[in-house]
Amino acid sequence: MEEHLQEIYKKLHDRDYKITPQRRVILKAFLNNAREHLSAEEVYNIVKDQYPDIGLATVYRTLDLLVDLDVLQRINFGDGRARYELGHRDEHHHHHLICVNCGRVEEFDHDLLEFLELLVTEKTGFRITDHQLKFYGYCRRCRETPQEAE
Amino acid sequence: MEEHLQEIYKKLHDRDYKITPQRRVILKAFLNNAREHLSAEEVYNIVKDQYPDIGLATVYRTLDLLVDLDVLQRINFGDGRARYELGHRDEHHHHHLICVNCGRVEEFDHDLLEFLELLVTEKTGFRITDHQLKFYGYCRRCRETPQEAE
DNA sequence: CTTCCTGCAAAACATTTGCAGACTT
DNA sequence: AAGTCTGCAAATGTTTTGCAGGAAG
Repeated sequence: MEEHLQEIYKKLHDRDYKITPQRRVILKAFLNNAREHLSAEEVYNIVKDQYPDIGLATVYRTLDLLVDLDVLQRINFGDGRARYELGHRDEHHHHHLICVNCGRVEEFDHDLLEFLELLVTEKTGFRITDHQLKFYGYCRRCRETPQEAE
Repeated sequence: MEEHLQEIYKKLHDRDYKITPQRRVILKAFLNNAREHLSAEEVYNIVKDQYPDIGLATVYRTLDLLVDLDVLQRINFGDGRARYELGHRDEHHHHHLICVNCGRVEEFDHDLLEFLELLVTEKTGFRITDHQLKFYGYCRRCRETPQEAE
């Protein structure tokens, strides 16, 4: 994790972006909440503890930058705001299981979509660089206690 | 298509929703643009020709209703607005190919994701009701004329 | 007739932007 | 010192909502 951080700093440095305390705390928020899917506002709230003067606009600008640098991935779960997660550096893809009842998002690792990419390219001429797969349904918890919703 | 429309009217009627001229023209906009991915504003513009007094709020409310009734599906291609398409009544799934250069969205039909759904359910206890798969990359047109972007 | 629907205008949100000052390098 | 980065506030763009009148069943 510490090495991941250094790696990202290097990426910033290589492209002549400055390493500011604001960018540092935002990055740390993601490293400390690795398997969360944070929204801009959530990042803002986490980060305000360590850096109370930070502005929400800075958070948005930093998130955009990190998406540009492929450090973060932007995802939309249909709840009206963008969410962000640390990018898959390796080619290991994971997919999202979105509970339509409680809204919780789980993850599921699986690499076996490459064959489909090949098929798509062959049939359409579309050169694929990434994919995003979401499953909608009912998570185990909601199946067991159907009354709960959040 | 005419039968599809009747089917939808029946669905509205069965749930005690009224069949208003506004709802009719909105539905027709989708039937006449079957393989488009219309945004609320696009629907509004199409529909204003036939029903000039319609309000944008009505379009939004109708789209919400139709999504609720599973007539439409809401999709987000990351362009800052929700888009809608006629739902897959049958189980025939199609996926979206989103060009990261020009923004065009193509479709690709493929049913072979069921095995993955079974795997997910088995491993996580998540009961899947739907899935959404998006591929990002470069469409054939952009590969052939790389300068173009819209 | 009763209840649901609609149009309008205003409100609510998430996100972006202009700008002057502050900070990284 | 030079140029980038930031916080603030205002602007933007999409979607939602309150309300009083209007229409569908």
